[in-house]
Amino acid sequence: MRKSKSTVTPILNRFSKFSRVTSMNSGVRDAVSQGYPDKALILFRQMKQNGLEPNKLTFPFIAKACTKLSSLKCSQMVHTHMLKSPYYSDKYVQSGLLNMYVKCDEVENFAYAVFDRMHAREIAAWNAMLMGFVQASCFDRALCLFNEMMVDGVRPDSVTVMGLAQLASGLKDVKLLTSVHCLGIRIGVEADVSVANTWIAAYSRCGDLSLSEMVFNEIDLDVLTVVSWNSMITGCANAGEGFMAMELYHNMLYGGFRPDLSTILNLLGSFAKPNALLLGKLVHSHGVQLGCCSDVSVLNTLVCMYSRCADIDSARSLFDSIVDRTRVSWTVMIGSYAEKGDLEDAMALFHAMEAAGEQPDLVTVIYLISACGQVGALDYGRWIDSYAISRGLKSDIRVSNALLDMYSKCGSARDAEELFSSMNERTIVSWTAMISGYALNGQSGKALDYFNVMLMSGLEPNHITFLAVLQACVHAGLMEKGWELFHRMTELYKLSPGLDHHACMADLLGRQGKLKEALEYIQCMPIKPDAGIWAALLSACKIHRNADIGEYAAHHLFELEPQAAAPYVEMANIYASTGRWDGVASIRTKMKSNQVRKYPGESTIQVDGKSYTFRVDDKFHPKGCLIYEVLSSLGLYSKKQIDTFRSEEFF
DNA sequence: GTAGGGTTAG
Repeated sequence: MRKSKSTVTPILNRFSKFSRVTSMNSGVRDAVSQGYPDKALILFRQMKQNGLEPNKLTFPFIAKACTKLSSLKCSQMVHTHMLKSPYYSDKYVQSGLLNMYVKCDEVENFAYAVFDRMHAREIAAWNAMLMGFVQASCFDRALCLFNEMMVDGVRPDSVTVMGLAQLASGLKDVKLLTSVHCLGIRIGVEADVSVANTWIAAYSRCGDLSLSEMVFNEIDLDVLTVVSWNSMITGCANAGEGFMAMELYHNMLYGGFRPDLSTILNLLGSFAKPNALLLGKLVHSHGVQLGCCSDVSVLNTLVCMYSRCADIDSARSLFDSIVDRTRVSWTVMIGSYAEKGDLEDAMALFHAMEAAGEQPDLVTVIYLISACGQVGALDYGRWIDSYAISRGLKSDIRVSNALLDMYSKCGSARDAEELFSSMNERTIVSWTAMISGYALNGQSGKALDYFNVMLMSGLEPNHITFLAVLQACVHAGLMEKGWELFHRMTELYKLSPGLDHHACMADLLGRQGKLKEALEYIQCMPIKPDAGIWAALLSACKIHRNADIGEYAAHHLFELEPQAAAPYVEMANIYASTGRWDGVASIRTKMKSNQVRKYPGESTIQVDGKSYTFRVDDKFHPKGCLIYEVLSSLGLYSKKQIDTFRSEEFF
């Protein structure tokens, strides 16, 4: 009896330990599947504290919890536990580990190290690695991996096809995407609705919405899901097809589908532009009805929508109402101010963000930098530069490019050059920022030099680069060079010129006094000329005192923008300079009948962080007298004008 | 009871 008791107890203990591990496992599994990954980790810790050894089923669950948390710290903690476990080399444990690192954005080092060491790689491991490279934008490595996979004789499945579709859309390569599409059909996964959904999104990201539509329309109605509708709506939103998005939304509701949070999120993206406020508000109200508007990502998108629809007050009050503001909430609101050039409010909110304990990231910083460039606030710009350094954000090329652009726009070639030469990596954006900086500040020769060096370095110019060099030609009056570049752009690089490029060419002709040629050029343009182009022609007519062509240009401007005062003033000046006083009078009546008022232009300058606004002949600054004295000593203002102000006792 | 996946704001 005694003997049997002593052997039975440890067996019982072991049995209960086993069953406790099993029940812990199901607890962990349930926590993960119900969306509480942190709870799963707490259970895991309790297991260890109670001396229960995790088994080969525990680790894949725990790995899944880590993938949901996307926390490198947790993943590494779990990894060390796995290393001590006898199940470490189990294929599912290894797959879980790999996926954990992929989701923490630790693809190149950690995830690949795990993958590289795996003995038997299953399709799931290949897919996880492929997806990882794609999500990390390592497209070349993703392609190599796929090749390796083929060489190893692993047959691609539906998930592989989805990974490849995302790869092609990341490269914006429609050709590659169509071959992926063909592969999908060949291996027979085209009926899988998830695969089709990926294709819809991928084609729209490649800029081919009609192919997205084709895939969408071919999906069998029995398998069509909300995600399919959402993908198609996102495609429309990204293509700027707001009405098409709304139509789809309507059909979706009509078809009995219940929109979800993503539907609202994606739809709102379509209306984040001026003149779309009404539709935006409609979707907002639908979001409220569906109960999506307590979600912080929807709220952030709403703030963005209102601000882009030029309703910044609604955006701000919505932002103020958000209880759990995230980094993105703050950034959206800061970006709203920054985009309209309101640096003061943007900076105020930025300081409030820091005070609230939220860490600004590179997007926040880029918005602030661009606001500085817009208003010419070099001091603030430099301060944000050093701030970006202190936060380790300047190593990102996007931040450096934004700084380059800002220094160029602020006219500080020295800062721009210094930064440019210190950069390890330079993209087409970096070069274009430099070129356009020189072009804007009248150093056309340098702009063209930089352009040539850039070409020698093997980079391919885009339409913005060409705009910058054309502007350089306009400023220097380099007619032949301008035409040569224009032809190079269209013929060699196959870039179709936009309104801005055409405006440069018309400007180039007009400023040289070739007004008739300029007019003919505008009339023969393949796209409809906008107000900017007519305004350029009108100002050329002013320089060369040509009232006839000027009248023609002004006529178009009055049609396009009847409320803009500048063309009336410009035309009146042309009449005056050619002695046609009847014309001056007719403009005056026209302004009256169209109820146009000319407000004086204003300029803003920042000194020591304070903004000063001033106008022509402004007499309101407390140190006005001194300012005009300095201007006079520089030969920019006559003694007589100063005396006039003095006599009027303005100072 | 175990893996890899579709839409997703700045």
